[in-house]
Amino acid sequence: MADRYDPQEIEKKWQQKWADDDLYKVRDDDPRPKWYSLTMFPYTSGDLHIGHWYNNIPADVHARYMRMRGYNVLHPYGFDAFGLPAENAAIKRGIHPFKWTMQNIYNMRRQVKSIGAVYDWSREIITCLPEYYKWTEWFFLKLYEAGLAYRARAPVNWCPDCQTVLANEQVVGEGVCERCETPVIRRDLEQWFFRITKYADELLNFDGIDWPERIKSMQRNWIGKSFGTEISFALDHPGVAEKEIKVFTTRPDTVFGVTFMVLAPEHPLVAGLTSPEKKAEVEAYVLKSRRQSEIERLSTEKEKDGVFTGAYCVNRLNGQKVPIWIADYVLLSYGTGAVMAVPAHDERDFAFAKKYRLPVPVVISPPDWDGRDLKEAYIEPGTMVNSGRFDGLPSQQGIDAVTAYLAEKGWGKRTVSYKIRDWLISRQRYWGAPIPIIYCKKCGTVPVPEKDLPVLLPEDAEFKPTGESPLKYHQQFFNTKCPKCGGPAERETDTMDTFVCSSWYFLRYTSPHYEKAAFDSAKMKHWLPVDFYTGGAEHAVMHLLYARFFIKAIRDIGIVDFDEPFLRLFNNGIILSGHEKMSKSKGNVVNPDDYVNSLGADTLRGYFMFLGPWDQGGEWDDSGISGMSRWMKRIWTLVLDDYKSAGSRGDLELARFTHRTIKKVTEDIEKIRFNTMVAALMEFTNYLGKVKDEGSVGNPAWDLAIKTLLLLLAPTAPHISEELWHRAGYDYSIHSQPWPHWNEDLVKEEEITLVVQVNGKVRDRIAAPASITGQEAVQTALDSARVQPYLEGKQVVNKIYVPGKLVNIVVK
RNA sequence: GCCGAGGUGGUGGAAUCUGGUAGACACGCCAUCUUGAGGGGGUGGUGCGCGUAAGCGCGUCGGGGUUCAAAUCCCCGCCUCGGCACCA
Repeated sequence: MADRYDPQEIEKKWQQKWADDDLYKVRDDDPRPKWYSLTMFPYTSGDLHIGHWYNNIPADVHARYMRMRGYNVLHPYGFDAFGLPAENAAIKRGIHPFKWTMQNIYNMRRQVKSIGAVYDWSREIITCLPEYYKWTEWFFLKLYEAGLAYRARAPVNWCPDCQTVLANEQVVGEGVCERCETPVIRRDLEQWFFRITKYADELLNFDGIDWPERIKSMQRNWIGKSFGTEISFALDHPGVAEKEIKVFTTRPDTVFGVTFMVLAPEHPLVAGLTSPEKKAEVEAYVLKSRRQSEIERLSTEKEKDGVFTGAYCVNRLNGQKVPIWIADYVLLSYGTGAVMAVPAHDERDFAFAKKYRLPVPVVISPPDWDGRDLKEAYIEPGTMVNSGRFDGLPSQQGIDAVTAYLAEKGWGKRTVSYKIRDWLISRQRYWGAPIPIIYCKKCGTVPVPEKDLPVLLPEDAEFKPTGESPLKYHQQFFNTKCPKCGGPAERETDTMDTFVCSSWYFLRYTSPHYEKAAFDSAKMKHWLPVDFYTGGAEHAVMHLLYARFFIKAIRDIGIVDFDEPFLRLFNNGIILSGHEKMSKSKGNVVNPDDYVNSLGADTLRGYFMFLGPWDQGGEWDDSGISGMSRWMKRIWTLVLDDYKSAGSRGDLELARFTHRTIKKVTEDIEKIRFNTMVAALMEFTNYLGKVKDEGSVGNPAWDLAIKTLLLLLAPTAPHISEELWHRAGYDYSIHSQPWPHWNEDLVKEEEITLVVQVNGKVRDRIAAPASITGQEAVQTALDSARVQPYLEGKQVVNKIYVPGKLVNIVVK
């Protein structure tokens, strides 16, 4: 009798030994081919929960598999430590964010180590330490020098609860803050932006990278490229210098149907255009729309309203005077912030026109139009009417024809519009990397010289949010000298969005302690780009888009020489608890420690692998975990317990099963189908149990089968496989062994189950040699006693034979 | 409204890419054996209906279609989940 399987003991033992031996230390000069496998680093807002494990474990299994396949695998771990949530949590508890964050890291690191992953802890990075954020600041300077970071006054998303601005990507759902779910409001502020819009087109190109369709489609959607026409309406108004108003439209074929113009309330021309008698009304409306939350403003339920400015412009195509209105359904941030309203052919314009009794002339005729007024907007293609020289043209052709005519006259041109906005990176908060900029009365905006980096985040600042950056009130930080003229100057007091920190962390892992630069260039070139990147899909239009932009930007600056950071992306699903995402604030987190302490890390690892397809996620349910625990015990006794008397199971059959399992497991890991990989290993275990009961153990085929089982199990359950490997007398470590190969000859079946159908219904299953010919198979089928009754009195009209599988007899 | 992913036993899921034995593997449940004490173990059964059984019929969201053969391919519809959404 072997001793009992005691996961706590063996897991602790081997983790200690692996650490002592530096077994997972990654060498840059290893001659084997490199494989950079990265899992998204966790955010340090609290303890790890099983959602993190669900992210990390299958990635670790894959990395372990690649090691055994002979690759030099870099699979590092670190912590995303700056940012709002950590700061908010710290404030709530009355502790300093640095202390809070480092406490969390201390505990998270302990938890992560308990999973027995291959992380090389000597490469750990923490983004809130000066040795890291020095280089975040450095990248900011590089982007600034290249004109890719700029400061501008703009209407921005303001979270009243977090008391800071947010990037567009961080406003989610119905206009609420991504972190605290407070409705955001609009404010006009002077802020720092990264020019991501410059890369809009390149970011739409996913050639050469293997990403899930879902993520690509979300990014395309977010970038929102649409082709259209810019049309200039003539303006002659004493209040403004401009002689035109430009609009963007995808329907230039409807331009003869324009009956009014709508500007966004924040449009710069509004003040100048408003006539004295409309002034009060317009100003009230502008104020109202500014005060509204995004939810109210963007609600499609809300009835469209607006006010007339009293001014007019001219539609150059027909010379008509067009009244200029303002309405909050027009967005300043899209197109030109001005819309030519064609009520007959746009639902929103139609509703607006009805409300304010504006004319609705039809210029695109529906196929069977009777000439009467429309009951609703007609937005489908049709025939152009009341459109001068374009009458009779199909509207699809009209789009090009009108655009060409406008271009010829100089009144417009073909153009492209994007939904994506530049990335707003300023945060009026304490817990972030300082923006390395100094404002001097004499010299203006002056970047901090590289030699003065890092601009240290002062530890003794009063960090509670006030709506302005807390650093403004820290005199030693705020007051400084101008690097150019030496005169008195002030520091930029906003900090950077934490997504800036995570836009380059995968570069730092290649040389995490390098002091002369953000990374050692030779090492970066060796490892990058990342071969396999895994993590949750919640980052589709944030981190994953920002990181792609960042790489393209620093490529153009000459810092890196590749185009895409992540060659293959796999998005794992999300583990839910109570049908919601796990989060500390919702109080529904499930802690993995209890499972590790009671059942062991290997069991929990195996359970995550077995749950279902990794990209699916789902509700957390531990009711099946006992099955995984039983399997571990079965393997334990299978390998260690004595066996019974001699039996008769053939070596060849054993070898065949072994090789078929190698093939199945290998292919499943390659295709990231971990649940069926585990199932195959379970089947193999069940089979070996039967073989053992019959007694044919102790021979070379049995030894090979057990050895293979342990090797195939090693990535999933690294501790038990190491222990059993050791006890079976093989050399340490199982994790340094090559992955087993299969012999294709042994994988082939010798015997098949011939399925016999009559008219497509299964009537018999007959064991047959794999070498059976079509003729023999059909004859076997016809001879079957089970099949005969279905043929009686019928005429056989067709016989289908699928080699190695089935015969279908078609009768009439 | 638009984009994406899905819908299979009591449950998680397999088979879908490549049309060919639906329900692998596991949980749960039922029966049975084992003095068996801390998350027991063995054996058998378990889609639904009829039947002691052999077996027969019905079954992969609904409706059509293609095919000798459809969970799988095509069309229409319904539902669920995720994302985007007054984008002119």
